[in-house]
Amino acid sequence: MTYERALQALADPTRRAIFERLRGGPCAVGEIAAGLPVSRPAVSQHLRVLREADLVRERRQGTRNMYSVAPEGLDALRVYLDSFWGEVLDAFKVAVEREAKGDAHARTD
Amino acid sequence: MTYERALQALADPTRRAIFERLRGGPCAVGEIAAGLPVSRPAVSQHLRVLREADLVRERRQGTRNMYSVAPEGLDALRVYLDSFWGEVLDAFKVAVEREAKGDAHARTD
DNA sequence: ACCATATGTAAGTGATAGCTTACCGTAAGC
DNA sequence: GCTTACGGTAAGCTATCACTTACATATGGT
Repeated sequence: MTYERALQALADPTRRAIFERLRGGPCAVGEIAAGLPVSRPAVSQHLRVLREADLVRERRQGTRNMYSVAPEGLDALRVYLDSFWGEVLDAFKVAVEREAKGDAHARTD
Repeated sequence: MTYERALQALADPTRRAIFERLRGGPCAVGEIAAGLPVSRPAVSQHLRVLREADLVRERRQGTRNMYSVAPEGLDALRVYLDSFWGEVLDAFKVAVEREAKGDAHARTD
């Protein structure tokens, strides 16, 4: 599953900055690096991680490499989180009800 | 905002394992550690990170500390991803249209 | 052909993150 | 009160990660 790589990729602040920069539309590597406090090779390495997580795509255009956000990675993350949502709310509701009933220390399976 | 901490927290495999273990309902620290290949103190440290990211809650119950998933952190993540979704799809559509017009050295996929 | 532009890759380095063991505080049972 | 169970904290170690500079590759223009 790719959501693992996506989570790890978006954990880094610099990669998030790159990702959010791409939010507005495609951008070349040099342009991205120009707006960040790190070197251009660092951006290249980060873009590689983002690409392996299906969060961005590259597209050569002459000598330049245009990067843009790939919806796949984002969707994988969303699916993962949504899969939690149901069970979590359910368990949460059960816990609240159990608390309300006062038999707080059950759950010894 | 807490989505940054949440992303960093869920980036670690062990923390994800803990989080997914809590999916089924509240659990004590020792029980969590028993099902994992790491020591109990390690689990405590991970739980702290998860708690600071608003992803879990603790609730003392005698000598035991029961942890459960907190919906807040998950929701923060969802909001963050959703904020991307609109702009990303928009930018993606624009890019596709630009390609369709034969603008660039197009590649239609 | 030659040079400039734009980018990926390699090698090395310092900081951080996750793990361990040892220790300390606290709540329950005798 | 003493002992046992449970869990958080401290200190230290190792591996990984993000960054740097130097080098390699490829496309375009002249």
